[in-house]
Amino acid sequence: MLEWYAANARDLPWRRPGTSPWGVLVTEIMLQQTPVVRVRPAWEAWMERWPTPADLAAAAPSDVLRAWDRLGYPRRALRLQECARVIATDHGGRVPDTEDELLALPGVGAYTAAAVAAFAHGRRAVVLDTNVRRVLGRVMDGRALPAPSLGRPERARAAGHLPADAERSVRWNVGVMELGALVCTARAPRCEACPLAERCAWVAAGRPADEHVHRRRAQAWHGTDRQVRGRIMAHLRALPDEAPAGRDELLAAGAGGADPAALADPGQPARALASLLEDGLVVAAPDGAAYRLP
DNA sequence: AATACGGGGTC
DNA sequence: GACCCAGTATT
Repeated sequence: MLEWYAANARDLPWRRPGTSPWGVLVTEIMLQQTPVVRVRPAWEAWMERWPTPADLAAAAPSDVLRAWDRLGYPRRALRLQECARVIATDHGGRVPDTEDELLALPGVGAYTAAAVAAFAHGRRAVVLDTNVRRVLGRVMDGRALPAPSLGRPERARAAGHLPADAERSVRWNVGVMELGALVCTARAPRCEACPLAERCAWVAAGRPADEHVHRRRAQAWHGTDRQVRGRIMAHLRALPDEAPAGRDELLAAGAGGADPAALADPGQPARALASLLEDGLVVAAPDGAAYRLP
């Protein structure tokens, strides 16, 4: 597997030798549920504009949200800026190198803490993302896809496979992830190109279908609050800070340009706007008549 | 353990 | 149109 990675790793910008720990943290936050191909250009522009935590901490949140653009889940952008503030003020501008300290940062969970410890600082950490879980689940358990939730036993098992040597463990982590991203994919795995195929329990079992499939439900999108929130945010990103949006204008944008009253759920745009205000992604003028990015 | 949370590419 | 993507926080 390590040989396979050495020969097949993608040339991703954040893997360049000179990438700072901060650059690694930025890319890991961006990569939470957003595919590599969309993160790549966004990360390069981001790092050019805000190379250090202090730079991002000093930025206007509205500009941060505009730069985040359509990467999705814009709460991540606000949390990333909070990370920048905490790192700049509490950690002397240095990205922490222990998982416990990283976990304390906003928007940093188990995966990101391990990934930053490993890929930014060369530490030995159990990096368990969707790719690693799928690869191990197939090779070791013969299951097509990992269980919906990650439990303690699965984490312990993954820890048992991690090489003891720190440098080797980093290559192991990124290698398994890369294998899952390029070969052992969820949809159409290329087992003929897999260095682990000969010892893969899933291949040996004839690549059986996912047993959880009956319980997995597709993530709805059309007509959801998330879609409406997305439309409202897109509308506000396009406006300069000096020209806030009126309430009716914003609710219409949330309804996709239509009259909210014509929606199957007429109250949906107003609810979505309220939730954006709660999240701090939108701020209202004192009279509640105008809205803009924070 | 379940849900909310974006958005776009792909089969 | 369903499915998937280097997850996290909350309930």
